[in-house]
Amino acid sequence: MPRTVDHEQRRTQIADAAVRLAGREGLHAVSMRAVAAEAGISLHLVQYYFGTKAELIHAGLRHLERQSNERWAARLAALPQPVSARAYLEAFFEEALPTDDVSRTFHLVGASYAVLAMTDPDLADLPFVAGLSHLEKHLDDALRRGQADGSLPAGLDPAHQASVLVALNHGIGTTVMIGQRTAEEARTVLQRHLAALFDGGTPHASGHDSPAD
Amino acid sequence: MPRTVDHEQRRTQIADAAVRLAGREGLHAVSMRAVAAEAGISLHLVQYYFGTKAELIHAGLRHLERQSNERWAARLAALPQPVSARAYLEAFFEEALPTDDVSRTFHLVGASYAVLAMTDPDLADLPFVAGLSHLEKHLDDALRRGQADGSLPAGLDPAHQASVLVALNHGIGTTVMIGQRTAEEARTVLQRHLAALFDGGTPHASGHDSPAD
DNA sequence: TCCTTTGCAGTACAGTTGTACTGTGTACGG
DNA sequence: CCGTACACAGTACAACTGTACTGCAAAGGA
Repeated sequence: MPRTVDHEQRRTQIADAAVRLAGREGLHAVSMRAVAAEAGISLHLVQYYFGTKAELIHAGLRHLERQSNERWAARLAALPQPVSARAYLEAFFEEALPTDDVSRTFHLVGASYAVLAMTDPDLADLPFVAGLSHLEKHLDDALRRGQADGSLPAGLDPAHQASVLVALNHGIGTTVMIGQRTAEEARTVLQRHLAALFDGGTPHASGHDSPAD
Repeated sequence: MPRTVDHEQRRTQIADAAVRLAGREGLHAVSMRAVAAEAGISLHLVQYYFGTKAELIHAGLRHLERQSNERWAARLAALPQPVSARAYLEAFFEEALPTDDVSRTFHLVGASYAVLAMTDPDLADLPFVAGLSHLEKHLDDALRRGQADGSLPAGLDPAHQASVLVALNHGIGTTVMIGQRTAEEARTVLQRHLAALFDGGTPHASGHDSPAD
């Protein structure tokens, strides 16, 4: 074999450029040429490593999900062990809220892919949907742990609440992204929701009192 | 004045075609030519009534919002009067869930516009964001009415719960659109959330769930 | 009557897109 | 030493995009 190059590394580099571009200018701005420019390589190389645009988009999605997983794992690892259910859920919201550039990118690209998945059925069976279900399962587990150690009421249904949490997180994140509310306001909404859960669900939350934590 | 045509009607006809197209094939498939074909007119006419594409997109958004308002009003009018808070909120979820073609279109186009608004700041100040806030205000009012007539606990914060409801609705709708869960499953989640609200917020696991103590 | 304005058609144009093509240096196997 | 497989460059091409252009029938005011 002649001159050999780490294909996987090259692909990662290009996929990273694609995601970066999508996060900065939107997924509609992701063209083969734009990705090439972003990665500082020639158009041909993008073709060379991802024969078609669809494959590039797919790879971008996988790359994004991997990035997100790593970030999430790092955040969890930074928490005092063992991680309580509440700390776990708060870390989830904190990670998912579009507060900084990385999470904004994640939300924007995630939403773009979601829209794409609505019309392109090929994208629907991709890790995208699976990733969401996986996430819901994790929250489900965390809620069960909370019930096990008594910090969460035994009465609530973990699966149902996990669904609500994921949907609520996505919905609130969207409102932040389009500028309807600030990330700070969104954080308050999420934390009050969490507080209500852990407080036995009694909607004590009168006024704009923020949950003491 | 020579031959005169109702401009507003023409514009509505074209905007309707644009929304129909966006709902069927996604907002990315909305081009001047495609809209012309969908409306059964020439490309020039689209240009004639909407000088630029941006204006067409804007008009499409306004048209969609108007359609949604009409649908919403019709659903409310069909309810037995006076409309209770709970019936109002249930009607909201029922209307917003992507169950039929119309609401699926609404969700898809709405999500597309949301993504657009994330990157294009010109779109952010459009009725899109205002419409969401308006909706939240309506739910807020409904929640307050529920507290006034005693069907809702006085302790909960209507503004906060309204935010949660809107975000939850959007998030759950998205999961349905990408095929993660069925509309039926989503309806169950929403109804259980509502039930918990009206039941004093105690998250008792009503439904098929069996107490596994 | 003419003629100006309106509604519309068709086409042209410059730009961007995804994809396919030809060419080129270079490192290794023979 | 040589040729072949590899990594890459550059370019060509057809399709599509938004926008701008010229042309033209008709309807009402002068």
